Amino acid sequence: MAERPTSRISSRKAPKQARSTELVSAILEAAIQVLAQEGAQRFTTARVADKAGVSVGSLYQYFPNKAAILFRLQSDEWRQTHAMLTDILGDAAKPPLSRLRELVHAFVRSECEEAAVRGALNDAAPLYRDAPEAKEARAAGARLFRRFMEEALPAASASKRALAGNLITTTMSAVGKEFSETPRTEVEIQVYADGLADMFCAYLEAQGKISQDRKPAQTS
Amino acid sequence: MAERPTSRISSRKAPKQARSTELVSAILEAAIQVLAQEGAQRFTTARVADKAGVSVGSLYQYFPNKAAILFRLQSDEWRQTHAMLTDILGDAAKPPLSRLRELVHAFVRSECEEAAVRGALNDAAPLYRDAPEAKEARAAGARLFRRFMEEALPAASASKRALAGNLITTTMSAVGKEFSETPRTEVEIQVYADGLADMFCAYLEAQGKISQDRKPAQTS
DNA sequence: AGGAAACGCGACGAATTATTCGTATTTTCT
DNA sequence: AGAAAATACGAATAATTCGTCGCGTTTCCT
Repeated sequence: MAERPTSRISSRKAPKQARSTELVSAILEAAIQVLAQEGAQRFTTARVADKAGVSVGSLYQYFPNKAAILFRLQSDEWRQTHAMLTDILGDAAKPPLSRLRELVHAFVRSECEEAAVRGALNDAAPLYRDAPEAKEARAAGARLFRRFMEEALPAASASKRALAGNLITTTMSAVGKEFSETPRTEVEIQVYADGLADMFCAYLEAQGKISQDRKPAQTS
Repeated sequence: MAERPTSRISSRKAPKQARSTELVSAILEAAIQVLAQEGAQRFTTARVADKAGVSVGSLYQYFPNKAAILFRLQSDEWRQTHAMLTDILGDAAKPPLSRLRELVHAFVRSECEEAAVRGALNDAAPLYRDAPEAKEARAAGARLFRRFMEEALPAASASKRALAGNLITTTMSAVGKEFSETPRTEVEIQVYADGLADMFCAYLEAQGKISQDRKPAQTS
């Protein structure tokens, strides 16, 4: 894509006193608000510092640049999501397809929460997406799902599993993004997540002749 | 989302002499190059005008603002894609699922061509996405697909069809975007498109108990 | 207490940007 | 040819932007 080679996004220095810790929190919270209220386009260090009640200089003491703030927000969300998905997929008591359905619901719901922030973060993605830290985060998600696929399609060849897993993760994340781009009601989320899960399950069943009992979709 | 209320993106005035028509072409071609080579971030009216061998003033004579150039590019691609999909879906000789498979292949391939431009255009999407013209284009795509769904799931209820259609179009466009974000080889495209089509077909078959004969997927 | 380290400030520099406007050139039409 | 319309130009403008620096204040530690 030939975007700016956004090389590195590490923290400039860590806060050591209570004062500065709060300052960083204030910045992050303000960043979320600016992102949600003003959009990615108007996301500015000055605006963030202002809304945080902090000076720009202080901001730059803990974040090396604007992208670092955005990446931090995205990173925090990734951590949350990753933990959630680990929980759901790791519950060995339930059959794989049940877990998948649960996962889809959790994921879609999570994507729709605070849709404004997510959307704006997405728009700003070019600023941090090429950072090495971002790649690692994505890889972690892929690893997590690969283990699940071994359970869900034990009979399939490795390449087939890889394709299926790739397809599902990509679809889920991409569709989640697009779906959450417009505000959704509670039922819309339910219906849509169920449809998505139906699609994944149908695909996996067709691919692997798996005959797990899956929770019937509440279509309506 | 709260992006700038990018209200209107119409042409400032139409070229009437051969001279200006060529000028506009030069600008559009230059815009594509800048987008591909420099990315959305560095997409600048000055850079475009420069690469086109034209002055900025001339550029602003035919495009009201920067977003208009981007929208024009996107719009042209949408027209192309729409025509292509109309062709494929309209071929009443083939069974619906065959057409769907063909459509998925064509779409994925199309998204992967000139991936650099597509990706950059995507990054720039916030600048034109809220224009009323953009909404209309998306609606046209939805209408096109709704007719197909009536053929593919004749037995299903209208709401179920709507969900399924929505799911498939959203998935296809979203996944296409994400998939084309990294360069792909010919076989990767084939395999991936087949997988995607498999998923859609499995879903539709499960949803509607359709028993069309579908071309078996060439899964390696 | 008192020195050192951490912290906080905000004006400022340098750079980039989108867009306009007055003027010069070319085409068209009579 | 010559007026009028269309076209082309590019320097100038006004607005934003990121990120730094020097200096004053607070906290920590002995």
